[in-house]
Amino acid sequence: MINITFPDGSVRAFERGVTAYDIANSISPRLAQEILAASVNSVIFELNKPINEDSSIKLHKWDDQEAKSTFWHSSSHLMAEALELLYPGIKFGIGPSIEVGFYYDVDLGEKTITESDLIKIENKMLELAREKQSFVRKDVSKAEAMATYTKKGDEYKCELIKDLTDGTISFYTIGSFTDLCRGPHLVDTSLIKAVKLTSIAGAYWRGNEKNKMLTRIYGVTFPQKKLLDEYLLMLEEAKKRDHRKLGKELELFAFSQRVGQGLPLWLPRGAMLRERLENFLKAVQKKGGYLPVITPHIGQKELYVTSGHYAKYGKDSFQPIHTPQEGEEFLLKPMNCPHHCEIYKTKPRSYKDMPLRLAEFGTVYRYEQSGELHGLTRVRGFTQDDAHIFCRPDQLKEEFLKVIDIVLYIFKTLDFKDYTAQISLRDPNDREKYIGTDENWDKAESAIIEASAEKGLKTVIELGEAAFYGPKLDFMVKDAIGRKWQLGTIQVDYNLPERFELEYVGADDKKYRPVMIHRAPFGSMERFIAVLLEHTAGKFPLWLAPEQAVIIPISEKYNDYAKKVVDLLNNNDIRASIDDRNETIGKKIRENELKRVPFLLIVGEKEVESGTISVRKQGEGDKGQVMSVEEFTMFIEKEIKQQID
RNA sequence: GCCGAUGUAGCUCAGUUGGCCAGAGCAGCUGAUUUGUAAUCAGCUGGUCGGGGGUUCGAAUCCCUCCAUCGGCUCCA
Repeated sequence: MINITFPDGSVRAFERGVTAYDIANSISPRLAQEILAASVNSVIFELNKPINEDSSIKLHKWDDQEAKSTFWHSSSHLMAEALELLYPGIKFGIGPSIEVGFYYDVDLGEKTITESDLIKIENKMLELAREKQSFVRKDVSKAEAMATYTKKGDEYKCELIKDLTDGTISFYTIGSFTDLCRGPHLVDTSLIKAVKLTSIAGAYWRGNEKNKMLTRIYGVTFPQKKLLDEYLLMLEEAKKRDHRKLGKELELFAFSQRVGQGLPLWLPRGAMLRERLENFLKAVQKKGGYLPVITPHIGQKELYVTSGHYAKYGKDSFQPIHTPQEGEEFLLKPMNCPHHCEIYKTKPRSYKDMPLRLAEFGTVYRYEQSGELHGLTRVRGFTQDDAHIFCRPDQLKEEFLKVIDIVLYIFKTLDFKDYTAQISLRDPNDREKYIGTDENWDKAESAIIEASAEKGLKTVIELGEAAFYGPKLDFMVKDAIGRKWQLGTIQVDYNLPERFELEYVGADDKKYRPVMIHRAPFGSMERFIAVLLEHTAGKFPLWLAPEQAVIIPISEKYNDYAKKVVDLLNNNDIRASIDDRNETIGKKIRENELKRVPFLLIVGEKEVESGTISVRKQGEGDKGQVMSVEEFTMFIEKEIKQQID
């Protein structure tokens, strides 16, 4: 007998060689049907694999990521089987599970697959799944594995086997298809009930653009048809929220081929929105002791040679601007820091001046590869809500605390409720590649860790993710439909102060080097607005909405009254306008609803007589709320105060 | 940049295998209508079918090329 420990700490004895499936079955047959995988001593384990020693066990239902990854990994084998049957002679690269679903990279030789073939493959997969094919594992020697794939003529698998250690190699077979695979897998294919192949794309073998491009087929599968339907619905919702679509519909921004790709044009409504966000952050920063600065969009090449950016990005960036003066070269600024360093240097600094916080909404230009461009999230010209804090090493933690406060305040104000922070530290095994002293790094790293802990942030620590010039703290938010975005970054820099030879005079009259912190709570205005659009589906919080209320007179006769109402609201700093077009009331309501105007105020005979307005809230239909303008004003003010306090 | 897909009016889209002046809805303009909570009616305007080149008696449709947009190119059998 062996002892099995369950997650709740209870222990039960089972026969040696018992399987996770048996264990589940002994608890309840229903559970046995629902579990897809198990973790035995924290390793994902197949349900039908004998357990031979005392172990702790966790049974995974669909909701566990462990179950999903096992499920999807098995699905990629199923897809491969279908592909091999439909396209004999096909060669296989790798086929892992991913965050949602799976893919398989294949080499079709002369043949091609198009979107229209996917349905055929899906059907084949479902047909094979119903055959209830068992996943059969076979451990093989390296020589045997190599021989199998050499014979089959699959050079990709051979290359993979070359890197594997003899004795750890295994094959898995379902039906007619055998694949090199470490596992684990489902017990059989019948659990796969719903299949959707989502897209086809090219992908370089092993992600290296020097290698051959394989065809990558993406898919997702589910144990129930219902789950697939939900997933498809979520995709549709995501499509509706696509900031590129909303940006066009709400007339926020546009692109022009003639201006150039990746160079957004901000339309009046978008510009107003952006301005409001900027003013909001400016007010927060003013309170936080930041000083505004403004620097030009270009700088001499020499500036970026000094900063090191020229050596690193010069060739792959916008090329220098030449002038009639021979030998004179300017670069579009790819970042604001070098300019800010020069501002630091405009006069001698004392330890008493620290920290010096220089803030600028600085527009920068980066030549992103054309294939990388995407809406507003990846552009070639964008404005960072940038600031650089120059401080003494002993002030690092305090400054981090303050910046974290700003970031959290922004999240709260814009209704991002679910966020985590990532702390990126040095690679402990490769300290050589980092600039700055060990002592300073230790100080900075612990400052970040302590500050995050004090603020109660949910953090993940990533070793080796720090930049060569300093550790950093990044914020990841989850939007309203569960997608993750990276927003807000705080980064320590030991490099630029060194390169620009920044100094301050200490109390002992000696010269010291300040530490620099880069921070951008929004990241960039473009990216942030994109995320905000997708998060809110265009329904911006009241304080931010381009128009907060639109007054709709029932007919021309009430225009004068409407004018009085709008004046009153405007006097109280409420952004309101009148929709006095000669259209039906239904149409005006529809169009203003679609523009996501938070409040529509209907005025007609009744309202004129009683000196009131009928209030309709966006997305909620007519609530029959009637109030005076004063009441409405107070209501709005209260609402806004709640949002930005 | 590379692979694949897409590109028809301001927007959303029709236009079967090449064949009469390239269509619709919305938007815009003109007029009628003066409206009570998500599209009032009528008329009109609007397109070198992404650009260029080619094949053909004839091209939105076939071929070449360039441009732009979209998906992907990190998630290790």
